[in-house]
Amino acid sequence: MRRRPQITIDVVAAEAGVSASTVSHVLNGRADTARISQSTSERVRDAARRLGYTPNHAARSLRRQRTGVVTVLAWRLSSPFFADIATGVRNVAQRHGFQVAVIDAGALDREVEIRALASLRNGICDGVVVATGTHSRRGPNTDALLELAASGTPVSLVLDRSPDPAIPAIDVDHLGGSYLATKHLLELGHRRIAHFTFADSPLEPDAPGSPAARFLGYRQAFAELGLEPDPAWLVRGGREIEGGRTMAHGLFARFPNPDQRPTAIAAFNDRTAIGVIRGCYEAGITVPEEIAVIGFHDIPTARYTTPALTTIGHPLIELGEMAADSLFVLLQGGEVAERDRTVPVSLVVRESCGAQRKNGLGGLHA
Amino acid sequence: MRRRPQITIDVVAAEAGVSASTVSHVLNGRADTARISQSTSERVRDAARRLGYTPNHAARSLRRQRTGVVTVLAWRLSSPFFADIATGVRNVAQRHGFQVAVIDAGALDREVEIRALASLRNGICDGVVVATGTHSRRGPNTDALLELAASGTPVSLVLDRSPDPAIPAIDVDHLGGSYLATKHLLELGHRRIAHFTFADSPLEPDAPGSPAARFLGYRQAFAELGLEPDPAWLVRGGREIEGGRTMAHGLFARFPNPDQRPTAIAAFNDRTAIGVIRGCYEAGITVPEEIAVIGFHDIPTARYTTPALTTIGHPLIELGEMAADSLFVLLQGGEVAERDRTVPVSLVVRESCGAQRKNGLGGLHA
DNA sequence: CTGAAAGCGCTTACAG
DNA sequence: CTGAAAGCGCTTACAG
Repeated sequence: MRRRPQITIDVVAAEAGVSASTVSHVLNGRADTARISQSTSERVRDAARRLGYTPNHAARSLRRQRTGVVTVLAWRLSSPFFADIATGVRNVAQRHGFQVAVIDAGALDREVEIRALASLRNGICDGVVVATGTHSRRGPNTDALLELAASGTPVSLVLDRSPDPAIPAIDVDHLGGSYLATKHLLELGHRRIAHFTFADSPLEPDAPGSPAARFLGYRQAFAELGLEPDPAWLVRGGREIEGGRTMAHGLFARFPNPDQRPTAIAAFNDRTAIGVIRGCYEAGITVPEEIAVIGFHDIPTARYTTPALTTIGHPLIELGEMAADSLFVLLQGGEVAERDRTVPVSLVVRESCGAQRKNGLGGLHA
Repeated sequence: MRRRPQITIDVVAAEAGVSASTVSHVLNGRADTARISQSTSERVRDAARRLGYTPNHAARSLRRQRTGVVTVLAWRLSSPFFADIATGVRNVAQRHGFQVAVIDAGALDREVEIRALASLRNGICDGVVVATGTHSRRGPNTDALLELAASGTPVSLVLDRSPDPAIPAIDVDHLGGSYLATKHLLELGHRRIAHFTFADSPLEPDAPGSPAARFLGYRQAFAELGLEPDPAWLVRGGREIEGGRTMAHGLFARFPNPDQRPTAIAAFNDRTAIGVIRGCYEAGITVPEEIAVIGFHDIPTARYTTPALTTIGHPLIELGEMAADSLFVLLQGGEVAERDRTVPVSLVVRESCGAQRKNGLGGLHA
């Protein structure tokens, strides 16, 4: 385990009795275009293997002017859908012979994202898939993103909206998904449906960002039946599981009388929904019998909650693959074909809205 | 958004009317040791800012012979405790002015880990924290790990056992934790306690790896009461949530008669426990009333399951920090002080074993 | 107080 | 069929 001296290409060349150029040619598969003889190639390969030679990354990157690495900037490392997205990026990167590294964008702390974006400007990687979901409204972090792109590092967004024609983005159909979710609840007979969303996002119909789109889809589903949701059913709160739990308790506090309380909750996403289920459990309100809960995203754990989550699904891994595909188009000098693309979503019926049970054991809702 | 021409140090030097050396001195905070005048420094800094200069990472790394990056090799990106560990590594790395990148080790696919380990040998980073938990038994992946260390890249393990005196490792007290968990169940009156573990791990008392240590702790808790667990209570299966779910169903199939069925399950970890809770729900067996479930690791979501998970806890972020501390000792030329370190664990009582309720509302178990 | 020069370890166009 | 040489963009010991 003693640290060996550094094995450079010159050491290999000396060992094989050839020049460094020859070693480089052989090891980079240019043996025939450089017309290196069979036997020389063998000798070089043997020497390299014997010495455990690995070309130095920094030197190679400097010379080639590319690193062979793409980076995924993740909203939060522990975010469940991000892991699937990274897997999608990896699939594509592998096909192109690239490695992928993941770095954390600090979740709610935009400063971390800004620093990360700035640190990527030095050519440490050849391109970055940004999965922070923070660029639909322009802020200093988006400035940092544009700086990165302007400095020559191709960038592609996923689960977000493009801030610039030169930057491709892919997102899911938030409006359609929210519409589907609400419609599912309406069809199950629910009329008082709560809509949970983030406290810090604008909700005007023309506002940017997924919360506004989701709210619109929710209202559209009601409108289709000639109905309008009560503004008191709109609950705004924090992110993650804890946010969902807190919003659930907030809703129950707002509606102490069970007869007026919403009978269903459209949570902002699956994590929120998990928190909502937990909040209901704490309040002694059973899901789905007393209240239905629907999520969004269909994260891998959604099928394992009790009750299993009814949610809006879309292909997470493919989302990563599509974002990576766009990135590689740019990497190869191509142009952005379509600035914002949208992936369709579908309803995934499990147990948390009672529909499964309804079909199997008879209806529980009017 | 047009891609700008590359701004090198020479461009900055020209703009400021000085040499590249001067720019380098100023920008690296060596202005005074190199005795650069106040005004020149200003001029250089201005020019750099104006041009948006960022030192090229590859060139700098090549010259300095270090990259300023440490890598975390994660068993699986979506693994919940790994995210916390990466956070711990980040905390420490930040203090040292290092960036951290995360790469995926492919979970059960050891080939991915081997390739990743090999790809890190080219000096793409200065050190790596390995969080794959796969090195307590020696296999080809451990060979790749030793190769990496031998090639001069410092390595530190977390949630694993060290395969070599030159490699520090930090793990939690698996034996003690399992003992605590089992003892908790015994104290609650349970006598038929199932132990869930992985199918592919040796369980002999002296076998390497956490499953053997856990099994030992389980038996020790029984032994303390002069008891011995029935071998039929040992269930072996797959990983992740699905593994837990499957093992739960396996147990119920093995014990069709509820009067003989174990009244408690010590799951291998929190993910397994989540699967077990799900399996119980599917089988119509209520937790904790009809069966108690205990986990291991206290992942962030453990408090949000229904019922909330009683589990064995330990500081996940600090585990990452400690592994990173060891890495930086090596990075600075230090020696491994202690090959294998162990972090203590503690019992985290929530709802899934009924203890919470027992205290509050009277006992449910004999 | 500042600059010229060497060199980190590669790759590649070119010469022979 | 193979090698000498230039150069990628930095940093740093050294000279003045």
